[in-house]
Amino acid sequence: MVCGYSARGDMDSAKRLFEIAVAKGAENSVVCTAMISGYAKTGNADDARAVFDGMRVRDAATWNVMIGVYSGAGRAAEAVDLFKIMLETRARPKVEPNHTTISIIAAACAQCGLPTQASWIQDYVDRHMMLLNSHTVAALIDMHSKCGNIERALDLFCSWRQRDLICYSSMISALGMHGRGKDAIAVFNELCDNGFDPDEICFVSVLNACSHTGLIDEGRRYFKTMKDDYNIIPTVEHYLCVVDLLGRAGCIDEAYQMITHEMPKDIEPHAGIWGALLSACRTYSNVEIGEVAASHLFKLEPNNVGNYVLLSNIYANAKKWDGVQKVRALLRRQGMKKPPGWSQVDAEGSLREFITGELDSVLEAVLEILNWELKDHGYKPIIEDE
DNA sequence: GTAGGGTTAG
Repeated sequence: MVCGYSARGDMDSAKRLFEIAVAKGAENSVVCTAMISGYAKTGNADDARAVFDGMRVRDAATWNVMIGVYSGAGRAAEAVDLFKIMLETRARPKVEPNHTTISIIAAACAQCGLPTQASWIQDYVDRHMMLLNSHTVAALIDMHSKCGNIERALDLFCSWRQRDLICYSSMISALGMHGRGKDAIAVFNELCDNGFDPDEICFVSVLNACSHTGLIDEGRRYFKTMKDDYNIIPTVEHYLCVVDLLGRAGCIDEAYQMITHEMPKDIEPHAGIWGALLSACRTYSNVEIGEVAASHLFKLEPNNVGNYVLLSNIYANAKKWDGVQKVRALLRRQGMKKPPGWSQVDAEGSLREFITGELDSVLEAVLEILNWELKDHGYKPIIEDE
């Protein structure tokens, strides 16, 4: 009964029964895990943790769900911390991470993008080879790629021989993200040669790879192949990729035509599509279509400052200063301000954040990393310990 | 009771 309520997200009912079970000493790890997982669905990480903390015996599934709660709530650092506690815990019988644990923790690590942590997880898996299966391999490929380490993703992909469609897709999007469209296409071809049928997500990955590498003819061809040879009906996501592909290549009119004339009427062009077009208009200084795209975006997501900034940049580039002023006035009237973009450096596992112009803090982080490397290799450090 | 891949921009 608790599982049933939990699965539906009815935590009030689940809790009522759960408390009776606890009072009678009848709760077990399955019921507790169901409770944790139910709180996760309602986005209540702290209530989930309270159940977790109250348990006397936790098995792997319990740990997995709890780690997954943090990961799913965007609290990736806490997910990784809890994974470490899972490894260190002295509970008997000892709980060992299983395939599910690795999949969850790899996804959490992909989310926070820390190469040091990614490397540490990979090292753990390398020492426990039985933790490899197609789920964990796909998740680990994704993790390395999102942490900036495409080579390690490739190593894993190449050494894993029992690839399924998702492993291939994961590798294709990894290569795409790293601007290696030709390699992504090679993996796509290998997938087909090995008798797999690419699905709609796989096509999104390969279209995206083409778009980010400027492989416009290949992208067009894959879009056609998808429809004609694989009978996949394009969704709004595929149109987004194609509009982006055309836009990045400078074919703004064609991209606009795609939205207004080629997309089926039952597919609503959402903010993503107009956003891709607007961005292309900024790159290629297209005021006319930029204004059209922006007008749609202002209706669809009036609070997204980025769209106003893009339009303003288009005007500025064309020296249309009255346009710039109009957009700025619009922002001011609504009290909107563009938050500065920021980035992070992984300084041996700890994050350094910086915004544009804060060159000093970037350099400081880089120097510190250099210093560690020097010390690691037995050289004299450039910064002396305090 | 728990797990993997995709989707605009600066």
